[in-house]
Amino acid sequence: MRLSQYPILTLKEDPADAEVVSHRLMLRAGMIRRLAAGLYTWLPFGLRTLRKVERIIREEMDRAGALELSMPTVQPAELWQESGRWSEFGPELLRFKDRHDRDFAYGPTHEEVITDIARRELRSYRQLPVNFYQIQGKFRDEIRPRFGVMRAREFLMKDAYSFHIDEASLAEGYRLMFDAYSRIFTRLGLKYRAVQADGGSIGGSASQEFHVLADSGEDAIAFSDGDDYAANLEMAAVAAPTAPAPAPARALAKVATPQARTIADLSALLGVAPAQCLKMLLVDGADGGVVALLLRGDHELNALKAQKLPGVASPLRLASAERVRASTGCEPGFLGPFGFTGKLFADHAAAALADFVCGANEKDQHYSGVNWGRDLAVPETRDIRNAVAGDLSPTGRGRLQIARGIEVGHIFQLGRKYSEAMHAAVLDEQGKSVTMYMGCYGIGVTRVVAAAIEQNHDANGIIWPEAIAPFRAVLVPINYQKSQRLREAADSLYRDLLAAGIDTLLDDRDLRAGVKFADSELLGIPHRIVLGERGLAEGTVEYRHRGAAESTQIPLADAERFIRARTAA
RNA sequence: CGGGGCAUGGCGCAGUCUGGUAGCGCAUCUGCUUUGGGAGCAGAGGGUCGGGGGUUCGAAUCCCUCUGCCCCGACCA
Repeated sequence: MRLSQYPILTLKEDPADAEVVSHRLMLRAGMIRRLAAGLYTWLPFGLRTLRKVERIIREEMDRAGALELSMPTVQPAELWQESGRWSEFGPELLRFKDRHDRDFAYGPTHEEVITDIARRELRSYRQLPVNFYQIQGKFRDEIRPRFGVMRAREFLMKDAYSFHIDEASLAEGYRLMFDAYSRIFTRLGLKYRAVQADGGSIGGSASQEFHVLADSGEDAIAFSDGDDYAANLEMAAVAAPTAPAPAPARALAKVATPQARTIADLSALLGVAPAQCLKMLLVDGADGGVVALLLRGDHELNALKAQKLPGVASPLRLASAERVRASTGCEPGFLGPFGFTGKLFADHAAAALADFVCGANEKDQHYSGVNWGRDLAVPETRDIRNAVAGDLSPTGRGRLQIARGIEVGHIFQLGRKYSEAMHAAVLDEQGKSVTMYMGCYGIGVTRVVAAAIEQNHDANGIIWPEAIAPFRAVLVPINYQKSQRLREAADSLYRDLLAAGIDTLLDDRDLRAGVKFADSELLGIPHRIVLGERGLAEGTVEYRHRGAAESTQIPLADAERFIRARTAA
């Protein structure tokens, strides 16, 4: 493409309402424009990248044996009533009526429609397993769309659904999708992790999320540096320490700690590390009482784990101040296990403390030099905290790292939730009717584009991974309009690159060099060749990769081959 | 839905408190000069100041109301 013929301008300044990097850069680079809250037009540059992402996904889905189809975006209410989700889904489901006053919804997902197809078309176990997918616009009326296309209301999604005769076949189909997803994100050129997810609410068993790693990600994930274990932080198990608690070395003493209500206060006042303090949290019990939870001072309670403890109310609620007073006779800030008679659980790390500091259940008083066994009964221990960097991996191999991620894909073993509700069954070898098992597999295609930018950018703009850059190469001739010789060299190289099948952008605009440099960096094109009259006199041009700090001189005669070698997939 | 904020030319903003001819930078257009890191000079076009109602001789500015958008929270394949 010749840039002189492209009408959309880049923006020098950041749009005021864009907060996150990908949103800002996509607006500035002219990839997207907002139409209304959560609704975006994909301009030509943005669409080029989107299509490249789509193509990689399509190729890998096809390779995995999935069959592409296309379902309507508008879906009749009857199907949703049948699955029960017409009432379950809530306002996120966009509903409307047609001219005959019949109810419809704009599809936020397609389990109902595909299950309807499956029950009509699939009769025999011989037709199984099968996996159908589509790449299509979805609409979810999000409470708060934000971050540009990262969390838009209308977005492009690849959704796939598999059907199986039994659980073993489902597990195999799920594994195929796991492998396909791994290939997809690898080919996209993104750093990612597949993490164990909480699939509980969907009713399925196995479930994993694919996260693109980026500091700006909304989700915290824990992963091992010793193997491929990875989980959402809330799901990450923490292994119990293997070493026993050290032997007591200090005597028990009561210390005055006026106004020291938090671990930070206490630690500063007494000069002890937070990791040497014990904090006691009271949460509401299922029976109306309270349950005490003990954590090391530097650790955080994991709500998901805690609410699974026997006797704890679900969902988890911290006990009110009145309740705390009623059950301990003390106000929050000075709580401790001394004299506490109710149900009590300690985190493994809290139970491994020795000579620690804890509240005395008395205002402005703590104990120091506290030891389990000697001063207090050894508590019942559980895993109730969030993992932190450096914790042992629950697999026993390696230590955990904490990173932030953006969820771009999710795979589920759905089981029979929909096939049962909608009576999707086939005959098995014995001629008996069997309800099919289902899996579902999604990728947020538009979100992948934003996530790629979140992961790959610098102060000057986007740094596209090779495979999804809108263009792979950009030619920046200086004085293209003035120098015939330069124009001929640039045009000729441009033609050669196109002929070699390399998407190339020719910046033939009559602009100053600085503007062109800035734009090429903002757009993030991986390979840039600058043609200047000085170099041309010596038969050289300047090459620079978008991620590199320095340029190199290469002979003009080699330029096409040089780029071809670097873009070979 | 709760809390906070914003709405003035295509974009970014000032002006609002204290009512009195609607401004600045970028972008756009014309001309001249310039030409390897977002050029300079001269000129030009472009705004019912989010909508409606009110107060006033007079409203971007004060009052009422509606709408849209952004941020935080809860929610979420």
